[in-house]
Amino acid sequence: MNRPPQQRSAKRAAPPRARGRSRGVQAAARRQAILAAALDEFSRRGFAAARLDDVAHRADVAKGTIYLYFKDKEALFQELVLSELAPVVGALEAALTSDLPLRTIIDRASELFVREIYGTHRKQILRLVISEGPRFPALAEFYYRKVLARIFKAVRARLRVALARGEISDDALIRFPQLIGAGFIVAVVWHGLFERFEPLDVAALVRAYFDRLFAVARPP
Amino acid sequence: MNRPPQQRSAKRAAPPRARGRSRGVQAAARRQAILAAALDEFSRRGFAAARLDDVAHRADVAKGTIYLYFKDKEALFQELVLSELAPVVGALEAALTSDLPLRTIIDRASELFVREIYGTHRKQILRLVISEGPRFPALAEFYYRKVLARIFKAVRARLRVALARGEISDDALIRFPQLIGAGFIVAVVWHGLFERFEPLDVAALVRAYFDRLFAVARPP
Amino acid sequence: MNRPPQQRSAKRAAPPRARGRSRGVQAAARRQAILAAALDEFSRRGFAAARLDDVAHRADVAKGTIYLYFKDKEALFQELVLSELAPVVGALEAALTSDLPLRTIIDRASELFVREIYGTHRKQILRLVISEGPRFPALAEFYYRKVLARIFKAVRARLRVALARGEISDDALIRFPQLIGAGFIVAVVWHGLFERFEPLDVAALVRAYFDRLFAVARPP
Amino acid sequence: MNRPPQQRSAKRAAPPRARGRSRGVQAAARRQAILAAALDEFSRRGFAAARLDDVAHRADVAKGTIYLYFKDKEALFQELVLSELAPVVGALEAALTSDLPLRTIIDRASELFVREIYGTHRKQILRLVISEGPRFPALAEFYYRKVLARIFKAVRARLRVALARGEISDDALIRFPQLIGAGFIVAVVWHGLFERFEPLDVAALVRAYFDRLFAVARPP
DNA sequence: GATGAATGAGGGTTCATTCAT
DNA sequence: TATGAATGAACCCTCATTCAT
Repeated sequence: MNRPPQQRSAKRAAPPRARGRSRGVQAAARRQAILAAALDEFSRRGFAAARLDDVAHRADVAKGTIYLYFKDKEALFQELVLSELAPVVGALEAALTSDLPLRTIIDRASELFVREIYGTHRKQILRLVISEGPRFPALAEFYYRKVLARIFKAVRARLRVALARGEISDDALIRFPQLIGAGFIVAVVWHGLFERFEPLDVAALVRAYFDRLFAVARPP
Repeated sequence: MNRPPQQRSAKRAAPPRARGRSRGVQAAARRQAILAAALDEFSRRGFAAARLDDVAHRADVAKGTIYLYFKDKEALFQELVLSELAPVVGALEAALTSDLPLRTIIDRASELFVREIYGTHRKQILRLVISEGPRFPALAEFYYRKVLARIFKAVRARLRVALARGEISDDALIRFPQLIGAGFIVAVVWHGLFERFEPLDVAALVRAYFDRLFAVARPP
Repeated sequence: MNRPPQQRSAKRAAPPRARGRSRGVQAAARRQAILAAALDEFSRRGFAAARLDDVAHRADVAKGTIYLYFKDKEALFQELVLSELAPVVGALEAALTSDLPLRTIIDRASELFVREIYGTHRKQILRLVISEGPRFPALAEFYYRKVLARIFKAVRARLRVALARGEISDDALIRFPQLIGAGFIVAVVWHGLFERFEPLDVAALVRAYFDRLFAVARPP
Repeated sequence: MNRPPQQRSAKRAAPPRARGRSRGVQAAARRQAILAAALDEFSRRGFAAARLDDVAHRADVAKGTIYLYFKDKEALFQELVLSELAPVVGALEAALTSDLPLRTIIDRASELFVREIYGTHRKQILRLVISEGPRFPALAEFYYRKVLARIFKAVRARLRVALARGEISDDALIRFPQLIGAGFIVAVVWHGLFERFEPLDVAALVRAYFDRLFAVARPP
């Protein structure tokens, strides 16, 4: 029945920094811990319903500490998404623009997606972008300009070559490169909503999807 | 303990009801107004951040009135989604199960989607399901059991016939009927996030998508 | 999940007044029904927490109807208490002022209390006065002036005679006539709080109490 | 989504803490301030009508602070009553179980009541138990098991001895130990309701009451 | 008179943010 | 730098009261 303001936990009473870890390393670790905790909480509850109290607990820092690393809840969210997105963008772009055979490119991109995104916590990031993006114009804009626009440009260039070479039979994907990501999107959405009812073999889905998408049609 | 009689607001001082509207009709209209307002606000802010105060304002009713029609915010949300989904389910199921040529079926389903969902406020409903579904298990379950499971069943049956007849060249879509909706999902997600930067011709995208998806492959 | 404003119940759809009951009789019956329902609800929840909605339901009238008979919640409460108190006051006063032997008077008053108050819903009224009285000065004042002051005056007069006659051995009750009611008060308070744990034989308690109170002391 | 930083109120601009008050002491003081303020407000308005806003104001803390110390309004109420009751229980039990002459015991208990309860804010606690107890079963149960049951047991044991010794002349109080508290209850109830109209010398009332209660009767 | 849908002020509770330590 | 108690605006929900029918 009683709830006195909680005593500083035993753990926190320990000396605040492990020996051998420089200040900067420690700070970076804390930042990471907060970001990781934020990802968990934002994924679990959504941006608006997530509580910074829970983030702090999960990151094992005090609530105020979050504000030493991030301006506010919104900044925390945006930096979270951006920091997770950045590393994949380069890889994806590289994969998609190479001059390997189209089929190889696609296979590599698929594998990259399954391994680096769907198989990791980055899947949650993608979900967050899809779910919360509309309320974070800065995020959507970044994502569009820095990720999609560049990828689309590279993809279209490569596809035009492919069309000329007969690797693909029409310009559908040139006009709508969005479709290339459709398999990924569907996988992430399915996972968030229906995994409970019917698990999904994402690698197989993605493979089947690209098989269909890049099949060379014969006249009916 | 006493509360002075509240002044009737200027707005409410207007004639409160058009002649010829029975009480039941009036109630139904109000319910609809609240649902419409709720859709707007939930779409704009997301479930957690939406304020019932704003819903009430937008519906031109008092805050308390919402509670005459819905138990609480969550019930309002769930009924909103369900009431919008229900009418389309039947139509979609009927379209997908017919014995018309596969291509016709697909064209009709596409048209149905573009006209009845993407072209209307139901697009927002789909977005809400995608975004908020994970926090509303009852909703996800309803959607899975009453919509997807039934549609998938019908679709798989039809596709098996199509495969036998050579209308399709492999079993990708039988194994992953999720892919049939991928074009729709991508369209909705794109609209929510990037429409501002690059508008999307959804009808064309869906057409192109199905062209690719149901293309009969020839050996490479 | 759906909660449309409830349809007028079948019962209420019946002709609003039974044949043979004049308008005035009907009105009085309604008033009584409301008062009875109010007593139940106020007793159950206390004045502040009781809901007029529940009162209306219990009285089988519409919420607005209450306001045809009572100005507001507070007036309902006060009239409730007053209307229940009034009939007993006269009887109690009569019983206490008679010129019968003191012991007979006391026995009759006890019996009156047990039969007319403790054995009926008036017990709840007494509880309400005790519990809510401090927030209803008008009520406390009425109760003091119209009930207690008069009873005390009568009692004191009778006790002075009793003291002179040797029916009682000291002036304790003349100075503190409050004590005469102590047994009643204790019974009501006990009932409200602890009846669950340990039921109380109130008639026996009151008898034992007065035996002690009016025992003629012998010098120690 | 942004919230402007709230201005620190003028009041809070004062030096927030006296030197030499450790954090724990400060917290305890705050808790006490809230409990004291709650007692005032609950007494004044009753549990249901009391506003935590007023409690906070009176305790000179922000509304949210209350929730750092108490789970909710109900917990605040229950802890208030319990924290005030606990200290007196022991003393009362000790007083009533001693082997001093019965008259001495009674005198001491009376004095204890007048000094420690009626003369202090605990009088309000007793009122709250009487008024609100029925709506707080946990409270009534605590009060019965931890206070009354124990006291009654001690009292009955002592009274049986007294009866054997001829200190009392019958078993009325053994059967109804409730009556021992009757004087206290009447005093508290009177105070709450009628003090305004007719002040009560409680010490004298209690003395007179016990004189009568423990008078050794002679046959009439 | 009687109804009950509608109203909207009010209050309990939450939680992002601050700041003294 | 890190803490976490404190703050108070905000928001969901309730319910006394009104009034068109």
